[in-house]
Amino acid sequence: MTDGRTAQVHSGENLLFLTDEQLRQGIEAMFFAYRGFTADPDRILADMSYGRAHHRAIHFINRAPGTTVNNLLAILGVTKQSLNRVLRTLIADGLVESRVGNLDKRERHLYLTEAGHELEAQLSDAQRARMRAAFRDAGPEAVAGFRRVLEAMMDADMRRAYTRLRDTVG
Amino acid sequence: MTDGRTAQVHSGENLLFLTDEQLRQGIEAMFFAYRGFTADPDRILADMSYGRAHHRAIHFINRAPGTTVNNLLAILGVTKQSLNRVLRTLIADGLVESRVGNLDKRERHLYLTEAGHELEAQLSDAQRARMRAAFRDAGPEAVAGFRRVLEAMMDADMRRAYTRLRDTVG
DNA sequence: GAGTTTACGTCAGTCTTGTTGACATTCCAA
DNA sequence: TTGGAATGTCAACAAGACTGACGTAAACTC
Repeated sequence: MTDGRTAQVHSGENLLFLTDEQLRQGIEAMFFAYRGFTADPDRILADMSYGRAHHRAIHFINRAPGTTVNNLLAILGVTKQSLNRVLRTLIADGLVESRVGNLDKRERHLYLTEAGHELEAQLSDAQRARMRAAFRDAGPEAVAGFRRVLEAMMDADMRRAYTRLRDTVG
Repeated sequence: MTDGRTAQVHSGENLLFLTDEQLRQGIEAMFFAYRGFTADPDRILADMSYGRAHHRAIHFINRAPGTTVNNLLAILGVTKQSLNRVLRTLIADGLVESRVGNLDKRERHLYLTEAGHELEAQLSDAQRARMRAAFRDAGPEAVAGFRRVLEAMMDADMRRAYTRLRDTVG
């Protein structure tokens, strides 16, 4: 199971990129890159009394305006109690609006307010700037590969959520 | 700043992969993939009373045996107090050994015990299995691109830590 | 129409993991 | 040799995740 040479057994194809050493490098790259990925928004959020959880909520409400609480729960993969704490502060601070559903009055549909959009843009710009720099440095071929590997690394549920989101026309 | 068309201004090269939409997809892929990346070890750790922090410590102690606390701090990017709590439990549970330095008695050098190595292997196997599947699905070209983008996404400090680690001969 | 299910909110309590602040020990250099 | 810097430990606290229990309102089902 931990044998670094299994990959080389398959003769014919070159599977050297599947050695344990290559995998470990991939794992560590993922760890360090994720820190870079969140670093810039984290800095902005630290000044207000918000955290990464607020960022995630804001991102996906902006992404899918009018989403219900349940929907957001599924995307974020947290409990409603956890999300609720975050939403409560965002609503209290006037960044998010919660409207009772027309068809189903049990549902709450979530929207960003003007102020919410401003913060979203600020966080988004910071995160995109780094992603853009990384994409540009690496080039289009690399970006395509990056996406392919990430998608293969998701759980089935996540991939479904992600695909649904990706194909949503704003 | 938020103009999705900036990329298209540069005529000649095809920079369509740098549109805001592409960047957003990259950001979301990163978010979902990181969940998948940590999901399997997290499940194992949940059974014991350990968390992701313990996993990270164990990983890097295994990676660089004899590392000092300060060294580990720099790699993990947390405060020494935070790391210390984790280390204390790992040492108490007999997974990690802390030896006073020979040259500098202020330093503590960290090593995995037999039991520590066992847990490390268990966590590693789980995480590598998913990474291996993702790598195999995506293919070697994609993996190279994946690595290139991740490295471009790190901070300079992280890249230094990562490169140093990567080039370390166990 | 009564009973069940669904969607949402909330209170209370716990756990992990991050933070600061205070402190002991050891090393080193002026 | 003494004062500052470096290394690591202890204590207290905060954010954000979790579970469990409960309440309300609306929708669904028989």
